[in-house]
Amino acid sequence: MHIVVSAEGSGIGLRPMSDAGAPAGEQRVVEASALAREAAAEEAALARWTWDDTNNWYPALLAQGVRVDRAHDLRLAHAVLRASVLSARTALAEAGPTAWDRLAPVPPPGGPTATALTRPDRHPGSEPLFDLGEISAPARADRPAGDHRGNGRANGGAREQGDGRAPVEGRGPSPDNHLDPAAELTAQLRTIKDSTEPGRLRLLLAAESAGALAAAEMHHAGLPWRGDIHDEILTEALGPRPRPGARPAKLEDLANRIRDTIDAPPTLNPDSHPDLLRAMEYAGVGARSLRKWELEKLDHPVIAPLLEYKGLYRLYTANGWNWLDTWAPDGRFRMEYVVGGVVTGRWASTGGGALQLPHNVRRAVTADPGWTFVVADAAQLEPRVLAALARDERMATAGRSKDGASTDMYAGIVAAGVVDSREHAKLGMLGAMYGGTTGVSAQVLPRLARAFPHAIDLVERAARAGERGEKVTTRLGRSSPLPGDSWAAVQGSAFDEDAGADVQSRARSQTRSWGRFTRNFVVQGTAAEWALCWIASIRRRLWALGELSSESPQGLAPAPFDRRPHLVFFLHDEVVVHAPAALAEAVAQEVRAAADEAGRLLFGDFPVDFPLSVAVTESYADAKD
DNA sequence: TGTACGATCGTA
DNA sequence: CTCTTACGATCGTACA
Repeated sequence: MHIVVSAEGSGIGLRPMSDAGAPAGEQRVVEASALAREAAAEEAALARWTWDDTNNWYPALLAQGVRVDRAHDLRLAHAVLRASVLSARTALAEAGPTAWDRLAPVPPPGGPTATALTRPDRHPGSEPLFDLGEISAPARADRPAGDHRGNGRANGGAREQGDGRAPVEGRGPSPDNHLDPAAELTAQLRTIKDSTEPGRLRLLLAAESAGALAAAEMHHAGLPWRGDIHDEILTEALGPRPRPGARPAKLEDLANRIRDTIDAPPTLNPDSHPDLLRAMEYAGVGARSLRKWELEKLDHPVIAPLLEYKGLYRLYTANGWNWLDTWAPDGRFRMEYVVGGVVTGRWASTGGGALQLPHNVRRAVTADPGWTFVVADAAQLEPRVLAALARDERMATAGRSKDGASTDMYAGIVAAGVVDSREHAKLGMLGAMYGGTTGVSAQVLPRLARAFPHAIDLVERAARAGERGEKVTTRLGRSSPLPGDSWAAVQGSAFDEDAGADVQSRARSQTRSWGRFTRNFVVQGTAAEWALCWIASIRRRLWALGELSSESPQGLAPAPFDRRPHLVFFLHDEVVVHAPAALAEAVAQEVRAAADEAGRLLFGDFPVDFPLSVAVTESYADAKD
């Protein structure tokens, strides 16, 4: 049963619909303020909440302490169904683009007040509603998978700003959109039914929507962040917080050492790369760029202080006091995930750099008193996914633990006598999945191909399909975009009679580049599907663990998670659960069970393991990665 | 004063 | 063969 949510004047329409997409009762219109009460009702809890965009509605429910169990995010589902080859011969895919194709993700509510200053919203009237072609065709051929996300801030309506609180009312679609969610749901369910693999698509859309719920919940709960510890880390590394406009003491010292070493004037600003490079050239350092790996090859007294300067400068500018004030001012870092923000189906993030949280500040991520973290990450997720995708039993066997032996797949590949060292196994597999053609990975590839012919053949076929300009598709049915028009133009011009060598070589390079993209797409995309199923299962299992009794430590998490373990962080193949200490072991068990469940959902009985490394710890930094 | 872009580096 | 994937954030510089 679905409950389709829509804005109806000043109220909210709730329309029951069957799982076949037929009306299952009259639409009721309720006051916006009554939505949370409706959602909390027992029968509603079992329904699938269906809405244009999860971030349009769910934050208001969470703000009232109400969780929903299941959802169907029409925007996310539409994007998948439009692109998937599994639904290519359906009315929805064959029809022209609709308003649903133009929807950009709605950003989560609240956020730092600085948001409006540092991240300019588009003017509502001048929205660059991105070209529809871009959804399936990146504009820039030299950057295969970039550039076709919608603008994360172009949400068709003004973003709430100011005090950072979520509005109680849901924000419906803006008036210039003409979206009929009930009709769209009917069309989507029909499309799934008409597809070549309804089961896979149904699972993918359920997982994608569950991901949207989880992302909203993580934003709502926030990642526990000890500002005092963060400040300690910064002070220890950089010296006390400087006055605005000044360099921290340690950076100033290093800047002086750099100037002294190369006899540069005190006016030399080490932050200006052209100036610094010129001064270094004058001193005969011999550096061609300021890349770390290139500097490391040089032998000159300026290198050491320069590398240290760069490292500290990075900490100061990217995750320093300004970051702390902006993104975690009140003991929680509320990251903004963009579900489906990456073409492969991985999540992106915007604001605060949630997916780039450097290891050296993770010590600030500390559980509330009486609570703890359960940190879990999937070991060698992508090669395991590849083994299962290709149904390569020998490769799956290499990753399966026997009699408590290592669960490390790379070690298993060594043990199977395929390659000499773990490092070779790792580099070889990465090369196979990324399309590496040089160095160790290329040397080892033939051995892998002999040992695991099915797996290597799968990625090779994906690469060749991409080189032909075809789509490739993940296990559950997410299809890659097609290369853009400029791609085809370059390919075509390379066949001209008078095509120069440069044109031909550019076409060849571009072809291979797209092949590497599609090669990686099937593996990264399927791994992302496994991860979506994993978190979907985790959040359901955590809720099922129930509530602590009222004497137990309540923690500082907001309702409805104040007495319950809840997800607070997700990073591609890793999750962090914030849990009452007494429940840590139970949580760890559920997280492992969820990984097994995800494996079965994607690959059925195929004998592949997805072992986790799980740590129970007060501080995120103590979970070794 | 505001916008675009390259270089760089953080994450998986 | 600038030929290992996918991202986001920040800086300074160039330019309008």
